[in-house]
Amino acid sequence: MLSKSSTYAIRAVLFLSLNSDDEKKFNPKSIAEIIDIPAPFLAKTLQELTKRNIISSRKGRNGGFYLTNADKQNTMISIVAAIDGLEKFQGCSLGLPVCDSENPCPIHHLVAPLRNKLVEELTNKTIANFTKEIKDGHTHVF
Amino acid sequence: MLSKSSTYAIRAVLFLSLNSDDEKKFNPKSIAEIIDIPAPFLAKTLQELTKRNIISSRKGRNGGFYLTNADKQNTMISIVAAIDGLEKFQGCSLGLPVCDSENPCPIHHLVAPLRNKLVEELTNKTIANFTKEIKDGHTHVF
DNA sequence: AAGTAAAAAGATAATAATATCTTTTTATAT
DNA sequence: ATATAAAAAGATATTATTATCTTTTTACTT
Repeated sequence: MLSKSSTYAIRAVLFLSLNSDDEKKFNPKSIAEIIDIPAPFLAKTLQELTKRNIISSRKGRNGGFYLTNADKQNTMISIVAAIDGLEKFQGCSLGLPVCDSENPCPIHHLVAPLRNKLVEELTNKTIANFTKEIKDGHTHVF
Repeated sequence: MLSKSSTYAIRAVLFLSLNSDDEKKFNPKSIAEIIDIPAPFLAKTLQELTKRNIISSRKGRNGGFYLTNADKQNTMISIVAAIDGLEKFQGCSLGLPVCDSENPCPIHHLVAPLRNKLVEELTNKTIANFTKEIKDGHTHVF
């Protein structure tokens, strides 16, 4: 469903959303240790998110990755779109050239609603929304 | 969601279900040409399905792959299980060590019901069920 | 019985995803 | 100004997936 890279990205972003601000930044190595994912791989991922203006970074001494309040207004789907792209959520699930609700493949009516619901939810919810859920104790990332 | 191998397998099995019986068999090359997927890869896939008794084959002259009526009673999930395994439908979608409805990750309540529904439907429907849908003109595989 | 068509099995190759390491650039504290 | 800590960028390595090719075994047809 989601690639490993995307799940790493989501976990790291939510960690930063919970723990960082422009006064308190984190380098990829320490984030990787805390949330237990490969450090150099995470660095790549965070660089990509920075380039796409989903998270913030500051170079040099006392630098690191962090999230501003503005960053937290980005949608969850923007993270997945930056890392995996959204192509995997489009097109026929069986790989057929023609497949839509008029002319469905055998699993179209099964997969399309599920896939659409997932994309819709991730499109409607921001990083801030997810962060609040964690702070309220309804979900967790550890 | 499903690997390419699994989608190839499903398409090939449904083709055989529609067109073959123990009087009329198909070799992988001709199946591959008809449904437009790589032939040697398909051969591997069909061999695996044969080994797992999901489809039938006969070696030697006039041999080939085919589906018996008994074969058609196999579930759709058995095809996916044979090729991909079912691991990808289990465990936390974010890769967290602990994640269930009591202690959910941020996307657990979003992904788990969708995933369960997909597995459930593929578990409850047989190759014959899917084949009927195609014959009745409700779905297609080309 | 011999030849042959086809699955089965095994070996190899290409591509994409995941992971790691090294060098360069940048910003800031001193 | 200089040293330094950190992101950014680039190069390399590993693993899994997808794809192809070759050899062996099987069983039917003649």
